Amino acid sequence: MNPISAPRGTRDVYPPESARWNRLEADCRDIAQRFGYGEIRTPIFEATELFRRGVGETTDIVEKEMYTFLDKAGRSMTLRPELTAGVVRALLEHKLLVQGAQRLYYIGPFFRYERPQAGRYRQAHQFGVECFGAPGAEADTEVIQIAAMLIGRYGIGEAALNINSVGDPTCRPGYREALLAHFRPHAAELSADSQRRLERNPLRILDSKDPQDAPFVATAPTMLEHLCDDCRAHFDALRRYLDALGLAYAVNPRIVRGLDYYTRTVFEFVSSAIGAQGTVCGGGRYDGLVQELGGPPTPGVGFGLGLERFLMVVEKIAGEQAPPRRGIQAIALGEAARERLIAIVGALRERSAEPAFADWQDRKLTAHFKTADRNNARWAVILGDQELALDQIVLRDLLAREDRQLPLVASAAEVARLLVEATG
RNA sequence: GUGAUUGUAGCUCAGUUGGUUAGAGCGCCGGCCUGUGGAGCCGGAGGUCGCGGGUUCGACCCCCGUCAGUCACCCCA
Repeated sequence: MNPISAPRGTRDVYPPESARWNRLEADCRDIAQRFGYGEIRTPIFEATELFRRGVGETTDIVEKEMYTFLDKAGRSMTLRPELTAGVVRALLEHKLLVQGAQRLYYIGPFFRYERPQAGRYRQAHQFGVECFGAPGAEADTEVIQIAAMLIGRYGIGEAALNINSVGDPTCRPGYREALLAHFRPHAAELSADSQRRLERNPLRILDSKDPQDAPFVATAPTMLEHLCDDCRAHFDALRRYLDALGLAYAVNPRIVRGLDYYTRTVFEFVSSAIGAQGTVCGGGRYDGLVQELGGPPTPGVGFGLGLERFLMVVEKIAGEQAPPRRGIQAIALGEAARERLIAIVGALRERSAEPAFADWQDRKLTAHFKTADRNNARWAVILGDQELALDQIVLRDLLAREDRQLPLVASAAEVARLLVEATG
């Protein structure tokens, strides 16, 4: 009988790695809150129709990567392949947009049926923010700063910001024609993938990695050359604001987004440290999305940041620093001492936020100290027959390697108080 | 979805042209140390060699299938 393993493309997170997740999530919340963003939590599955309309019928995500199933009433449901569509749905359902601009963030899992490799999973997690109702480039700048601040806090500045504009319904059709005019004469010389992309989504040819396409991509017209006046002004404003904030960026006319809903600004933070799946954070503006999903015309801008990838970059670049020693290891020697110590440790855990470790097995003192070291404990309390006889309890400073005696009074709560005081 | 590559102890890996009892380091448990820890020395536990089939007198090794990881494409967080 083989043990059951986790489904392909999923992973378990457990100590000590889970502590890194906790820390990262806390930092995401802290930074989002500094910008006045509130958390939104939406369902992990939604009506399939929501994603077909929100993400785009012809995207790879909708065409071949969704976990779709029929519920018991025969309704088609889908595990969310991204979080923005659900957020917009919730906004409309609860009429939140009539209250003016909405600034929201989320942290949670999403699902895509893809072939796994490093940095690409079937269940992954992302931190994202969405700003609705703010049409100006200040909002684009604001969400970019949120991502930049998180990246800065972890010292992984090599994840570089790339920006571009994909235009809007006024200017993109003209650009599309210009691209087609450029590539069509060379259709036969393009890679097989790009020939397929030519009619379906010529923009995609721009980020082809096939060397066969390179000469044609290099000479292709860029969206930036075809921007209408409004899009041009928006992009120029974005650049000025980023400069004003001192945020470094590169204009990369070849970044395109995989989701149909993007307009004007698109951006990515890309790291070269973790292989081909190097996009740690991707986002942009989606002024048409809310309307597409049946709401009032409402501008929006946001990003999604992959937590798995972020942590991979942190590990690769910033490395692991030893966490400081924390908490108390409780060591009981003998049954009588164990009974007293259990009460004291219980009271300690009521009173102090620092961890109290205990291994109640009968083992040698030496073994208990090894356990304390493994727990990375800062202190040890020792109670045995000797201490019981003297009404004392030993508190050992594991860094200084020094013992001191504290009075073992009758009240466990009082002993706990003395311990908190002595270790504070 | 396409191509390639890897899978041996909890972890990282050796394992000869197919040969009898599959090894090391780290980690874990114990001893040296009758009550004072991170080092050292000694000892111990721990494996259906990913799984299933086949070839062979004999398979960790060769063949087929399958599952999973990894790399690239594709795509993207």
